[in-house]
Amino acid sequence: MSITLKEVALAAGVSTAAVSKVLHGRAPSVRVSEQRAAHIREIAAQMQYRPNAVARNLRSSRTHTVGLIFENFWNISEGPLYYLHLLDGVASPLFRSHYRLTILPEIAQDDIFGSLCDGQLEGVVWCKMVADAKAMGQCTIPVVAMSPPPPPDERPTNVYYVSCDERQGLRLAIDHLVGLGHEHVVFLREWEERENPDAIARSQAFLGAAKDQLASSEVLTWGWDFSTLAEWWAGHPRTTAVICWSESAAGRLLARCAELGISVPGDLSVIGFDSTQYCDTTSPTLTAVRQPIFEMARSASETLLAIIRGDRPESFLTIFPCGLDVRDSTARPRLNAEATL
Amino acid sequence: MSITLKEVALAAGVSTAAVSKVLHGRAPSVRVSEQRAAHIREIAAQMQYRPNAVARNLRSSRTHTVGLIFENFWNISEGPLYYLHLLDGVASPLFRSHYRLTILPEIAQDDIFGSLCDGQLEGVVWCKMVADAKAMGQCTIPVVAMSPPPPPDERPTNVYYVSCDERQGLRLAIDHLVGLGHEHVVFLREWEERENPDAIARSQAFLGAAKDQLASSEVLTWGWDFSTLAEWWAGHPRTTAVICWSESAAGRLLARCAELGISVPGDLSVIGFDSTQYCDTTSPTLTAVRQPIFEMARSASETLLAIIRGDRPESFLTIFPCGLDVRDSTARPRLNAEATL
DNA sequence: CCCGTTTGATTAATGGATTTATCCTATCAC
DNA sequence: GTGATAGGATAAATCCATTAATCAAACGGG
Repeated sequence: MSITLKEVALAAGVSTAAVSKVLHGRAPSVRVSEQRAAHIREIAAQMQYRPNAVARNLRSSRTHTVGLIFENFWNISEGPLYYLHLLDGVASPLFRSHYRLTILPEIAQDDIFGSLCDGQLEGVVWCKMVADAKAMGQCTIPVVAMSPPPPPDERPTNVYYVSCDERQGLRLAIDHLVGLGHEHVVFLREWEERENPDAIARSQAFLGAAKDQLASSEVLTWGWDFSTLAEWWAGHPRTTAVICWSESAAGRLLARCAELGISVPGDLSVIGFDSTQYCDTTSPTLTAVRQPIFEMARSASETLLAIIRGDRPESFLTIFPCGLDVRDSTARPRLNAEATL
Repeated sequence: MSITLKEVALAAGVSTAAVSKVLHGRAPSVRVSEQRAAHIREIAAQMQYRPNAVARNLRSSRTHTVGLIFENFWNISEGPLYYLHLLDGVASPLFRSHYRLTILPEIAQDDIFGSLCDGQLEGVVWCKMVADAKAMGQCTIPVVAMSPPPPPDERPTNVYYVSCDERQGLRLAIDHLVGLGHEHVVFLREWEERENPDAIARSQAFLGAAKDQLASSEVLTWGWDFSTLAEWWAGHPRTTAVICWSESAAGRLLARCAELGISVPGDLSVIGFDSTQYCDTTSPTLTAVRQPIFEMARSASETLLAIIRGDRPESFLTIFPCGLDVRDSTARPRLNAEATL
């Protein structure tokens, strides 16, 4: 079908070794005169020779390809920009280093090994929220997981972790609210049946961070359509702020509040999680905890490349700090306290 | 490093042919007794043998991998969900057929051939907006382009096209506005310097569709920050509706209108392009032309798989109709006419 | 008892590029 | 003239799995 090295060599009247050397080779013991080299190059160009990468990969045991596993479009609509920044962050360093990126299907674990250990990938960035430590540990290629590390005794030695400090991020959010005068804050988790582990982890981080600072803190689940929001709102006059587990949830909450006549930030301050351009487009614009997802993804990707190159990273764990982007959805609470006094 | 077939054969005391046959083979001329087969399977499992896919790919000239080229995160923030649906749509059929998806960097054309014709890919879904017909034509593997086809005389014979009828979609939008009583409508293109071809194509489709229906139609460019919106608005009292080239642009326009005290849809009706969940989260929710992007991407992917299987599609072109999702950002215009009478 | 068939298993070629080991020739120094 | 060295080029092994071709033994039928 396509032109092979052998055919080029035949056409040029030289050995395959000569052609290989001229076109790419670093083979020291093969020498070709400049005359011949030029001739070979010409013939190769004429024949439109394209080296077969699969054969080269086999010979060199390198594929210049890394894989990406992520929770397969699972909650895309919860944070579209988040996923795209993730993808962009992972891809950028790879492309710069002439590596390829293969998206892996989210599949049964048995198959995962088929995919990961078949020699087609030099490494994996593993973004499954439920990062199964055992599974990753059995991988024969380097793994960088974008998730919090498991407890030390369960941590595989061949896996590196990149994550951000969500608790610290939530602390920023709470400090911000406390600074404004809020005392009763709820965290909106929103998932129950599908048991989104990300949302659950965040709600726990919230409780941890809120304990010492707030008069009351609570984790709620209102469901996707906020059907119980009106009722809840009527029954909880002291609550003045909501922190949502995602930016999209916060966006939908804003829309629902507008419908119900709940003024944001007048009646209620709202904070989201994951601060992307989306937060600038809501009305009011959305105060949100910022995960530096692009940088995290880039770091994961660069760490992986380093490991592939043979450099051992100093630490198995890279933690990024979160930030808080204050926009228009948070303000001093209306002084309910005064009103009731 | 890793276990090879040969080592398994050695350990089991049989030939490599036997092992290969037992573990995967359809090789008819190789026969193995059930006893031996069981023994081989056991040894292989013990040794944790994982066949080398690269070697297999070389032998079979198949990689079960297709590539995806897209305008590399170029205007991600213009339509994040759009890109994710695209990715999801392309990936789903592939994964179902046990194919892999490789994201290709957007690179100089010379390199593109290095990437596309090196035997690592069985086909490509090509989503570059500027789908260079010549470049695609030179590919040695099948190509499905997600873009409108070029004029017949420039169309390569090995390329298939999947697109949607944007003009028809814009006609739906215009019909909707006309039905509500609008007569003066502008199209917001928003790009100038970076010359987004998608936006330009849409603006032309708009002009084509608007010609016969509207008292006046115009294409405008307000720039990313809408800095000139207030001024423009003051000077054009007759304009009652804006169609935006993207849903994100429409979202930002809504936010800006809210700031300026322009009531939507009271003072101004707004329509976006690409109707995703995002349109449900804006305030007011956003009427938008719907490109069935997921279905388009799935169709492209399935077409590619069919070609790879050897089935020739009936037509080189698949066109999807657009829809219109009417939400809350469009309404009858305030009767300026009456006011001025 | 011989031949054809079925079962069981192996050898070796194949895919395409890379690279070591090897060989040959010309040149130069002594 | 001889030995050493550098330059120029090739044969052949290697990467690993797949599979056609081949061979050996056993069995049944005529």
